[in-house]
Amino acid sequence: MKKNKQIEPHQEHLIKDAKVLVEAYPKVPLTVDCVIFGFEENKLKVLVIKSDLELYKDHYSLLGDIVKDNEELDEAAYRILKERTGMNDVFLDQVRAFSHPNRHPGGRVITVAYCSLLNINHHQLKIHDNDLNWHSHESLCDLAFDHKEIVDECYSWLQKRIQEHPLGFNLLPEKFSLRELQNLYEAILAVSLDRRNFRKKFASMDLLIDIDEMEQDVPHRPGKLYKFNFEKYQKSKRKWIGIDF
Amino acid sequence: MKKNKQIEPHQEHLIKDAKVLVEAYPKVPLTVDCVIFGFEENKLKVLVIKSDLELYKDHYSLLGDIVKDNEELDEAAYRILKERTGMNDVFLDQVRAFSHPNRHPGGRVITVAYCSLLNINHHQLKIHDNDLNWHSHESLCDLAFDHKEIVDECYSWLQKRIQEHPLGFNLLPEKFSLRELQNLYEAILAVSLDRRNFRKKFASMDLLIDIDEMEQDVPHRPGKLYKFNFEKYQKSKRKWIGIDF
DNA sequence: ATTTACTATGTAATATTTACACATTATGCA
DNA sequence: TGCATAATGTGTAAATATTACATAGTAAAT
Repeated sequence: MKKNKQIEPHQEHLIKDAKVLVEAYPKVPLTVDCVIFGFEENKLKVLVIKSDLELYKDHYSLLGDIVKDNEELDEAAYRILKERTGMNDVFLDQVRAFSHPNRHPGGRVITVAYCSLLNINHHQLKIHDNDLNWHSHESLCDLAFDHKEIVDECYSWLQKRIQEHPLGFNLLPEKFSLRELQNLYEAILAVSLDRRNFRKKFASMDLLIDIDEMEQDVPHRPGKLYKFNFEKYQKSKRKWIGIDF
Repeated sequence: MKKNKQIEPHQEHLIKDAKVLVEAYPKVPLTVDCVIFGFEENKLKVLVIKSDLELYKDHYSLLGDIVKDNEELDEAAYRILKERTGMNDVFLDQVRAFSHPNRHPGGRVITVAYCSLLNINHHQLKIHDNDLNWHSHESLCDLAFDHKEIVDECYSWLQKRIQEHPLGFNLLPEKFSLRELQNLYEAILAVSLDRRNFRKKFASMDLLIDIDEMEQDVPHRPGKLYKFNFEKYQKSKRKWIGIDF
């Protein structure tokens, strides 16, 4: 046998057929679970649904579904949102995968958690099957599977994220007052903030558009309404370099 | 037929057997890929290996492996590190899952990316099969699969993380000089920093222990050596509340 | 007309960040 | 041994950001 090309050592056992290789891989069921946050009556809420499993019959669970063949994880998460809330153009971000071998009573199922933020009033839950509804984040407990852990993780993620990115506006109406904005931050961060300093901070960022309208139907002096200037934000996204821990 | 308990609507189609349910789920092959960063000669490095696939025969790829039955994702990532570097007690964190349907030429494979930081000099690569070696992060290109995208994502993740958490010390020897520390930050953040301000910052954090030793074998005036005070850091972990974007 | 529950606004004190320069000390080499 | 090199080590002033805090005004409800 003649070779006219020298073969390097590692090339001796090259795998010719990637398909055969992959077919031999062990496989696992994969799901996506969505932690869908909303904001209503100055409370952070989470969309949950009664579990289908008898084992968890009195427990709520997150909205989740199996990932389909050839479906991207993001796609699966958007599909779930669309199916359940009818909303399409919604904030969504992957948080992380959960893989404890006993997290599902039916055997091994790995799930990827997504966090979504949506304005409760911009949509109506059409289907209330299985008691689909908003529950106050504070009072959530006894969730099915490891869903409490997933919610906790997504909540921490949200607390951090909202300080560094303008996510919060996804939870508010397009037009909002500074009080509503502050209430949102206070609810999510679980702190109380000084009103003057809060306003000063947003004023100095210069990312709110004063639309020259006032709140309606509030039982007190109405405040000005603002929109968030997404366009300006996109352009300005500052890269901060600093060290702090 | 008599019922003595009222059944709520959603309970009519409760699933009795979770196992049967899960068995009916579609399954996918799942892998873990590790982006292992090191720091040497003032360069950020990544541990890569020649691909086994003929299709990618001249390309490098990340260290990855299939996730075993009943293995947690973290476990799988630690296993890979242990097998390849012999190191056990290493920094490791999940970054995110990658799920593009065509990311693997052998068919659908979902991978979860992990980022690991280790001190190149604290271990020796025992096995150099398939040209396993450190490559400068800057010069990485033509990686197999979607591994370039994974590295990019992990690099961004690292840049952000290192500013908020004391990860960087995992890349340095236990005893290090302030210059080494600054070089590390400059390499990872790809900026140059003012030396006095850098030192002042770390001095004000008060998390470095002056061990009263000097650098050895440097071709210039030696600097003091420090250790990072992990214990104090654990206790102090400050929760900063602020809004900035 | 009064009470209620908010809006709206400014300043002084403090802490943090930035920009910037010079004297010192080991080493390597002529 | 002395000079060049390449670092270490240190301080201050200016600018910026953060914090703490109080009063007057307005719409709605009674």
